[in-house]
Amino acid sequence: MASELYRSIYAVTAKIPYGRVTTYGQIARLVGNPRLSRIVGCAMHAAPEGLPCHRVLNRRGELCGAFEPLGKDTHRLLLEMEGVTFLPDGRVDMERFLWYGPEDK
DNA sequence: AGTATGACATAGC
DNA sequence: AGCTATGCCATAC
Repeated sequence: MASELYRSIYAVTAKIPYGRVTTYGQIARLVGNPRLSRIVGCAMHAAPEGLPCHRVLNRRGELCGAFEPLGKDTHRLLLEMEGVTFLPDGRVDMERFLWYGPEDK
């Protein structure tokens, strides 16, 4: 960490409103490089506690499946607790809860 | 210090 | 419409 890019990523991630989700690509875009999606993932891997990384999903609307010890069940529960509804596919309703950026706030 | 791989996404075929 | 190939930056070996 200690990188400015990381700071930006964490900043954006921390700005995700309650009950809203976003994608790696979206964060990457907000940071300035739509192709940094992988870096965002790396940043999440090293994400400090307090960072709502559970609100960060992949393009499918699913958590990358790498949500450690908690597991996807806890993940789903966490989002549902915030008011995010899940589709029968097990994916988040992106059309309704996808965060389009600070301006959407 | 260089190579390989990655919590992804987009474009091309 | 689904799969392959490429891009980006950082971390790990």
